[in-house]
Amino acid sequence: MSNKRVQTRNLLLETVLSLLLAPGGSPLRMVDVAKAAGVTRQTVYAHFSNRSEMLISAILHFGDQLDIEARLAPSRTAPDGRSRLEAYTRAMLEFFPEIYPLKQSLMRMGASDEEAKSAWQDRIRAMKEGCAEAVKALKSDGDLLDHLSEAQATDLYFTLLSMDGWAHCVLENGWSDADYLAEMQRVITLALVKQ
Amino acid sequence: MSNKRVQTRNLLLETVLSLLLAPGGSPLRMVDVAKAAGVTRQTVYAHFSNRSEMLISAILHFGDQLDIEARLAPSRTAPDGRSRLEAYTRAMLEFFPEIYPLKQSLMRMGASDEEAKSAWQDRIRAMKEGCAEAVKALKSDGDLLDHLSEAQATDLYFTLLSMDGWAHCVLENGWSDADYLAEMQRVITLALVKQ
DNA sequence: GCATAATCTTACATCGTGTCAAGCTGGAAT
DNA sequence: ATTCCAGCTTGACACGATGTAAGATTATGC
Repeated sequence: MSNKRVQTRNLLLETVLSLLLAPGGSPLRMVDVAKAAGVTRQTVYAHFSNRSEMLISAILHFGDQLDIEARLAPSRTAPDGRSRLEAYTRAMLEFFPEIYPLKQSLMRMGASDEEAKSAWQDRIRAMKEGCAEAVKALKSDGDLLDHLSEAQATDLYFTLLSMDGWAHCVLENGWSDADYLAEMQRVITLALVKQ
Repeated sequence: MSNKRVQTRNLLLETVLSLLLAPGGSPLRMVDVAKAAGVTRQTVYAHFSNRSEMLISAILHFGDQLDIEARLAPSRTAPDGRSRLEAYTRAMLEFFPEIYPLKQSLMRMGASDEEAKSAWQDRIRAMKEGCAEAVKALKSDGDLLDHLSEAQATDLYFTLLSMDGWAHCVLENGWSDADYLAEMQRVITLALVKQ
């Protein structure tokens, strides 16, 4: 693994992400990536066997950059279920602005990039794990509503924490982040926690 | 507009929909549509100038089949805001199973079909109108929570009525339709209505 | 400094969209 | 019944994007 190869690979990944995140979603042809990186199309193929692999690598690279563990720490170290739920909700809503553009770009892509989308789904599923943990903490405090199983509560929480819902309110309808956070905290609490 | 032309057009539209709704999302190439309809690729182009137009026409055709007005009647004729909200929620959740497969297919499509997606968005926006009307009824009854403006309440209601949320719970995690409806009625009421 | 890894150049195969131009055919109008 | 023609078919082509291949060139790492 020579130094140069790693450098070029990173350059390509960064280029893909910058194109993906650029406003006015580009078609992201291989030649676009190559040109933007100042490299030949064939060089791109020397690093990624095809478009899908390139996209997947870029998504993974993006995930590595986000310092997820650190930002979830407040949630993990919360003293009780209620505050854990709150902290996790806050952490998720803070993630949304950063990852939503990438999601949008991915969703724009063709069916050919099905694998890339499923790489994205993996990231989302990880997010649901966090929901499950918060719900579990709530339950063990005895604060989870009685009529909800842990699994149901997790599904419900995950549903309420929808990134599309956030985009709808904040990006399309001018809510402030603070307003949205406040409403979500309110609704999620009402939906899950014994009053 | 001879009879035959109309027939063929309808045949093509139905074929597009059946392919779109078929499990295991097909790529939906023009040649696929043609073959499935027992017709030449060129004939397809004789009816739709390109792929996008074909998809848009199919979406519109699909919308016409759903008898929307009739199914929204219970909501429109509800005696008060609370029951109107409930009826609208129920009506929407009954729509979801029918329209979700189409949504999925559309979302799978490439960026080239951006126009088709926006035709879909129009249909969704119509759904939000209904949310706004239900919220308005609630407000004029004085039953809308004080801290929510009508616009905010509408955004929030629309967010909670997320089709993806429904798909996540019902399709992916085995909730019954009844369970999901009950939870949504509960959460939406808590989120919007004075207790 | 040299070997070779990495990149470049050029060329080609393939597939899907969209266009074009004749040729064929069945049903409607007179 | 003949004619006419809208609508369909056949076949061919241009274009753009992906992916493959091979030889020439550069520059990195030892």
